[in-house]
Amino acid sequence: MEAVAVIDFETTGLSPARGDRATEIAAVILERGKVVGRYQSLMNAGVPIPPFIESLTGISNRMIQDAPPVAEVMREVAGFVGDYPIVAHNAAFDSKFWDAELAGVQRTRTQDFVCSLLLSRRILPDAPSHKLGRLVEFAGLPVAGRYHRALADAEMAASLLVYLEEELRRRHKARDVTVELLRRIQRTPKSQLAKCLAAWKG
DNA sequence: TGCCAGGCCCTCTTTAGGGCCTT
Repeated sequence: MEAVAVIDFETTGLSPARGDRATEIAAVILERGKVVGRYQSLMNAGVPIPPFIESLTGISNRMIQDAPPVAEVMREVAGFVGDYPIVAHNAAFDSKFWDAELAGVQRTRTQDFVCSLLLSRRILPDAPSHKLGRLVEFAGLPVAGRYHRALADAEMAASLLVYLEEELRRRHKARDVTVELLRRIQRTPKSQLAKCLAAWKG
């Protein structure tokens, strides 16, 4: 598979449209099944973190006070990610924050997201849950650090993507797993997937 | 302790409702 950037945001809540902001981002570059580059930073958007989120992520308001401004971090991480296809676990969430925070520095993304949640629902239908942590456990992947911290979650999502790629080869006999194949899989209804995979086998 | 938002996906569906996921 071509090189991709796997990203993960920690935020103050679920919705940038309701005023929630990013508090941390990580991006790892995945190339030939290996992580070859890492970026991680807390960021200060000037919005308080609710107590529930502090306890969920371990990222406190005090930590954010000492962090660099959100604009500085977003310019850096956008440069780091460049034009690589972006992968995230539940990309609908991360893409909302990616777009909203990039807009704050007058930038727009040019690439589409690939979603490891949608892929795992299709490729690992027998997993008891498709939460990132439960998938890591199900697949026997290494726990990269504390869940709900951006770098650990990005590293585990990257491991999961490699595992999904291997499963496509093992279970579905796919020879050439490309980002385009992953995009096709994630937009194919589950009921039609087996038939489509047979037709797409490279 | 996530109700919030929103997209996906299943079903007791499609003129809808509710669970799953992300923080």
